[in-house]
Parts: sequence; structure tokens; C-alpha cells
Amino acid sequence: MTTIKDVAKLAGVAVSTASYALNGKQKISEETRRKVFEAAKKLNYQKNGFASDLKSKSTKTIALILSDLSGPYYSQLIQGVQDVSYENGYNLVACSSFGGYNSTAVKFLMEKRVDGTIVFAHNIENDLLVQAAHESFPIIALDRSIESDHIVSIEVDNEQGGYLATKHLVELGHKHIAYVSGPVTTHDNILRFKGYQRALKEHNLPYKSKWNISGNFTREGGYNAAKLLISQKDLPSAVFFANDEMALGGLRAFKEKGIEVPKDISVIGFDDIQLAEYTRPSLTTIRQPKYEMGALAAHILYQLLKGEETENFYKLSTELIIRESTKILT
Amino acid sequence: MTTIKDVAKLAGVAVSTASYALNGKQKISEETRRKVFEAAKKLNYQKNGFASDLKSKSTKTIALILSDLSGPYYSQLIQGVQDVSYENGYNLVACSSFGGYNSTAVKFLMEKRVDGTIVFAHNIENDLLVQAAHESFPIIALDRSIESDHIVSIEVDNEQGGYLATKHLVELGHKHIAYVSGPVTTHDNILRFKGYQRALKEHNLPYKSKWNISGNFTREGGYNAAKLLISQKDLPSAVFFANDEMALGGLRAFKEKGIEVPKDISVIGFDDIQLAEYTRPSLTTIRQPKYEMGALAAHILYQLLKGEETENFYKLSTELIIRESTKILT
DNA sequence: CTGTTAGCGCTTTCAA
DNA sequence: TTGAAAGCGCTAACAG
Repeated sequence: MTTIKDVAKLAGVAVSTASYALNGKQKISEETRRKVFEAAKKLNYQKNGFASDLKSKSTKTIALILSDLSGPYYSQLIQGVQDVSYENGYNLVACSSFGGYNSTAVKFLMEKRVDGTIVFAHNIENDLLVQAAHESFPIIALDRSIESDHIVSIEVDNEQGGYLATKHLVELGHKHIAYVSGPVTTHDNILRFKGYQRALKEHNLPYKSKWNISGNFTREGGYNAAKLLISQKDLPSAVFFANDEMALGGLRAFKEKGIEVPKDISVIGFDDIQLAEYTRPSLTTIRQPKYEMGALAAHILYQLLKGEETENFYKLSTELIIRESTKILT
Repeated sequence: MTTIKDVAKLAGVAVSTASYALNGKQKISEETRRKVFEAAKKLNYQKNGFASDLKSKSTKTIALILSDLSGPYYSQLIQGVQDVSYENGYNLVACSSFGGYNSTAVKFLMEKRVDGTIVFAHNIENDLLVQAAHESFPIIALDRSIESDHIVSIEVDNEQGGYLATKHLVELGHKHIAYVSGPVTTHDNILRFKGYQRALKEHNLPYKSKWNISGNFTREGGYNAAKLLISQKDLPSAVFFANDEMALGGLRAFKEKGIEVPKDISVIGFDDIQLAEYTRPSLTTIRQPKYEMGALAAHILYQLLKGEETENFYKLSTELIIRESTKILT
């Protein structure tokens, strides 16, 4: 590997001069600059990133930590982060927290290989984030609330989303509304369920636990939950699936049993994944502002990096997207 | 920031001892190790990744460079890379080549911030890769063929895919088969088109240039191409869209004009994107082995990193996926 | 088993 | 405008 030393030697200047020239500092004469660049080119010199980072104590890059790099779910979020990063002249790398303590994510968090990070990965514990955060290493935590210095959390208002979904069904005249939940201990699920209950209560509708079925946030789980609902007789007139994946499974189960959506039963999901638009019938759902979330996260991170003050908690609203899977109860 | 020096001082040992202890080297006594860890914990010590990389000349991480980090298209590819990386105990970061010469990707390529890289981004030129590649920095180039030391290319057999698609249509009895192409200069498009022509020739079917329409690889382009085909009268009985996105646009155009797929016209795509399964009718297409491509790329990269020999060129086969959008010509 | 020390490749202060 | 030299935080060779 050729180093800056080699370049300096070939150009017949001092290392410092070579460094100044290569980095475009003003104080170097045209002549010298040219010589240095020539030498660099001849040797196919490529700077060693670590060495310069080590010295300058800044990498001009941030990391986006996701629990699954390959999830299409993150697409818009990434887009938001990317756009804002680009505007700010920062570099962005994405890494996965797959593998827990041995994951790339944890390595990046603990070894400060970047200037700051945005974390959207539930398999990383709060403690670890608290430990990793530092004045010179701010962290933006998505979809969790965490109170600590140098950490800002951004959450989607899941409670409001749950409320919105349920209210939509109620306003269509539905009085018997089932809730297919995600893993019961999940933060997201708990809040969506709270919103569901609040809407019921506000409209004086009773909550029936037999209509609260667990679906594990998976397509399969939603399928099974719908099957269970059907086998219970006394089918509700509407079902709120706590995410779209489960709703997809539910749609399939209803179709298999000859129950027509939305004629016989209304279905609403949560997330607005890409597929929601393409199912038959297309899926009414609650849209999470994912792009905005990513953009906001990046924006705040860059403020922090500039030493500016910010709130340490943000909440984003959801939006009801009405498609074909819900209709007025006749 | 607390450094290893601070830890050593607090523990009352030398830096080297602290380093050995922290890195789990054998030669340190239990007692000393304990002292060091205690001190590290008390100071919330976190190692500086660059410094150690600089010294050890290895990062144990590779980069996956994509032209668009947020594209759902890459999902399976990433999965393949990730799985194999995990098995090999390497870290993986993904970065985008968006922004050309100022992109994160180029920074990582030129500044050797990782041990090696897999590139799937057409906006990075061959020259740059050739320049960046080095014995200690192997590069795997996907979907392009490039001949240079320390670079291995992996391609999907686009020609064979084009042939397969066309042959499928021919075998269903179609004699009038249009080709909706991507940008005409694209490597991918050229090869798919070649395959199309080979299949025609092999079955003694004439090639008609009026049935070769450009669609730019976009949904919109496919839509327009289909419209054009329709307005030309003399509609072919089958259309091969050089990718699924265009086929989606085509499907919409046909539906709008009351032309039924596959009754009136057969449609085949290329890629097997996730949506292909969900359109009405679902889309017959050519699947690219994306997971395999990612896994193979990573596998080869790790071989190279271990100093083993490999081929410098690999070609992967495609597969015909028959769904509803093609049928026997009656 | 532990300590001393050189040095990875770079940036930047200071002096010329 | 240029050069000499210090030192970022760490690892590892070597000596004890």
C-alpha cells in the first residue's frame, strides 16, 4: 500500500505539504500542488480512511442501524435518512443488528466508527444505547421511548393510530369489532390496542376479550387468527389487524372460507406496506409516516452533531388510508 | 473520551497489559484481567475502532455497495450476503452510491474503510473499481463483466433468461412476439434481447423491428410501450417485457383498453419482483437468483480475503416462473 | 505474566 | 509557502 509518505518523497516535498495539497488547503502553490497530485496518481495513492479519522476525530458519516437490512419495510425510512444526509454532506452506512451482541450494529455503536447513529432495531436494549451515547456520539432512537442524555427518541403515535382505525370502523356503523394483536408485550402493540380500546369506550361499545386474538405480527398469525374468529361463530362485522402483514393473512383466510371482504366483513390494517395497495380487495390501513420519520431523525442528528439544542422526544401522527376493504355496515 | 491509557492507569497496569486483557489474550492472570475490566467499566471505556483498525490493518467488515439503499429490489441479495457474512464472522455494512463521486460508496472504495466490497451499482464506473481493487482489497462486481486483478465478476445469464422467456411463449404456440426493451445501451437489456432473438431464430420466426419497442425499464415506459403496440394494430399475441416493472405498466395499459391478459394476449416479464405474484393476472416471469447471487458473492469475497484462489468470472442461471399471464395460443 | 516502546498513516501546530 | 515533528489510540514485538 502506498502512503502519503511515498507520495511526498516522489514529489520531493514534506509529508505535511503533501497532506495540505491533497486536502485542497489554500496555502499551497499551484506548482507544488501539481507535483503532489502527479506523484499521487503515479503511485495510485489512496488515503487511509482510519488514519485520517483517527487524527481528525470525525468521520463525516452516520450509521443507520436496522434489525434487518433486507426488510422492504424500511425502504421509505431509509430514503428519508438518505436524502437528509446527502443534503448535509454526510455519509450514510446501514448496518444490521442481526446477531445481537456480535452484530455489526453493536460494534459500530461501541467502537465509535461513525459520528452518530439512528437506531431502529428492537433487539438492541435500551441499556446498550444509554451506554453508547455520548456528547460526541448522539443517538436517535426510533420507535421506543428512552430517557437519557444524548439520546433523542422519535415515536409514531401508535395509540392515535389504533384509535383512528377503530373510529373509522365505528363511523361506518360497525359495533362488533375484533382486534388481532401483535405479540402482547410489544410496545407498538400495546399502544395500538390502547387506541382501539379508547375508541370503543368513547362510543360506548363493549370490549369483548373473545375478540382479542393474538396474531404475532406475522402473515401466518393473521391467517390463524382469522380462522379462529370464524370458528367462534358470532363473527364480528369488522376486524382491526394490528399490522398489514396479519391483515394479508386474514384476507386469505376469509377468502378461503367464502367470507367476502368488505361485503361480509370489513378489514383494516396498520402500516400501509407497499402490498396493501395491490391486494384484492385493496387494504384500508393506517399509514405510518416512515419517510418523515427517517428524514426527521437524520435532521435532528445533524443538529445535534452541530452542537445545537433539540427536544429530546418527538411524536409523529398517523394517517388513515381508506381503500376497499372497509365499507358501511348495511 | 476515556482511552485505554486511562483504564490502564486506574487499574494500575501498563497499557499493553490492559490491551491484552481487554482483547481476551491468554497470557493475563485472572486477577489482572478482573482489575482491568473493573476499571474499564467504571470509566465506561469504549475502544476506538479506527485506532485498532489502523494498527491491525483489518476491519473484519465488508461493504455492500448498492445504487439505492432503499430499493426493495435488493432485499434477497442483501439477505444472501448477510447470511454468509454472519457465518464467516465478518461484519457487513451497506452503503449507497447515490451522489456519484461524492457518495459514501466511493469514499469506502477509495479510502479502504473495509476489508473488501461487493458492488451492485451501475453508476460506478469500471475504471474506479479497477483503481480501487488491490491485493488487500478484493472487489466482487455484480451484474457487469470486468477483467482486472483482484476483481471477480458475477453475472446473471441474461441471454439465457431472454431465451427462456421467448422459448416459453413459442412453445405455447405464439408466433408473433413483441419485445419491450430497457434502455438500449444497457448491458442487461442487450443480453436479454439477444436471447429473445436467438429463440426466434431457432424456431424460424421472423424478427420484426416494429415489435421492438423501448420502455426504459420503468413502469411508465412499459405502459407507453403497450399503448404504442396497441395503436399499431396488428397486435402480437404475446409480449416479452424486459423487466417486471415494465410488464406491470403493460398490464395496466391492456386492461384500460379492454384487452384481456392472457386471453387476448400473453405477457411475460423478467426479474420476478415481489409484486409479480400479486398482480391480476399474476405475472409469468424469469426469476433471477438474487439470494444465490448475494451468497455467492460473499462466499467468494471471503475466500479471497483468506488468500484462496477463485475463478474470476461466474455466471448464474435464471429460471422460468409460470403464472397466469401466459397461456396457450388457441 | 507484565512493562516498555515503536509505530500504524495521517493531520496540524509551530517554526522557518 | 513549506518543513519538522508531535501525537491521535491502539497493538504487538521484545525484554524482563
